[in-house]
Amino acid sequence: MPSTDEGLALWRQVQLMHWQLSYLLHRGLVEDVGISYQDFIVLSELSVQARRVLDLARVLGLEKSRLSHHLNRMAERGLITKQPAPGDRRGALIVTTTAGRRLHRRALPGHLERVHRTFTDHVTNAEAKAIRSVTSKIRASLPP
Amino acid sequence: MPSTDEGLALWRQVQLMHWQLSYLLHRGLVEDVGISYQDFIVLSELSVQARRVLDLARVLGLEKSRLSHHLNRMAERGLITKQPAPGDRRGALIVTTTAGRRLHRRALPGHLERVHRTFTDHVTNAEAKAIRSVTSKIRASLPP
DNA sequence: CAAGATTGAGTCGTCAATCTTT
DNA sequence: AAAGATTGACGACTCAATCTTG
Repeated sequence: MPSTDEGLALWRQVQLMHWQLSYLLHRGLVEDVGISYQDFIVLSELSVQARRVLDLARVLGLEKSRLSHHLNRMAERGLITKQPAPGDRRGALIVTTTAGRRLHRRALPGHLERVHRTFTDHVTNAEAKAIRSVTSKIRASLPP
Repeated sequence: MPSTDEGLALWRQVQLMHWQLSYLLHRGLVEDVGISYQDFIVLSELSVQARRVLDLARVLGLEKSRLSHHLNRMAERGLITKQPAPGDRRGALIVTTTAGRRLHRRALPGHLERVHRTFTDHVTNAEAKAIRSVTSKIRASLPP
């Protein structure tokens, strides 16, 4: 991209869009089933498979201490539990509870609909390709 | 865009990118001149012109109470001051102090360089066009 | 010592309630 | 009553320090 000003403006556009959509998606989940966006992404990841804390932090892009605090709150609310990790007595394996799975299942359709309505619907195939290209170049340029 | 899964995955890519870049930009500012990203965007906006609180909240995309708390903290640190708004005895006009302007000026070059290096450098002109198209369609679809 | 994870204290954000001026 | 803005209580995040097992 050419000018610095254009680049900064583009970044601000992306940021503003991200903030707005994040807010809508979060509010939707709170109103539908009473869980936060962060609860939701944790439950989503765990619905695929149980995970170690740092593993979960890495795939979700959250800091470990933030996730650790968050998992404590989720555990208090009965959404997840911590089990001893097989073959490694450090740390734990995080697993969803029945209640956690139930809430996730209830939340999913509305969330998918909102992602569609607020985001995906406004993205053509060509634009999606451009966005994937950018995110993957940026990911590749960052420390793992 | 076709599939729901692809749309969700795309959104998650965007989100992850946004989180990562936000973190880097924030850390850069803290290390360079000791202000947060939020301090920086407030100072940037005010460097163009003094603003009313709600006006500032709108252009920056922040919630008014969050911004109000943040402005209090910035005022305590001497980065901004509140003046009576001309012709309207409700609320205030937010103005940068000399110290605020100085910090913003010191922070700007490094920040621009980081936006460039972490974001803009990975975006071609065609991709920038696609991103602008998407953000503007989404902005148009949202409540003002 | 490194990897996996937690903790504590201080800072910041959220939501609803409130206050004043228009 | 609406617009402009603030407050307070509570919840969540951050950073550095710590603890335990590998």
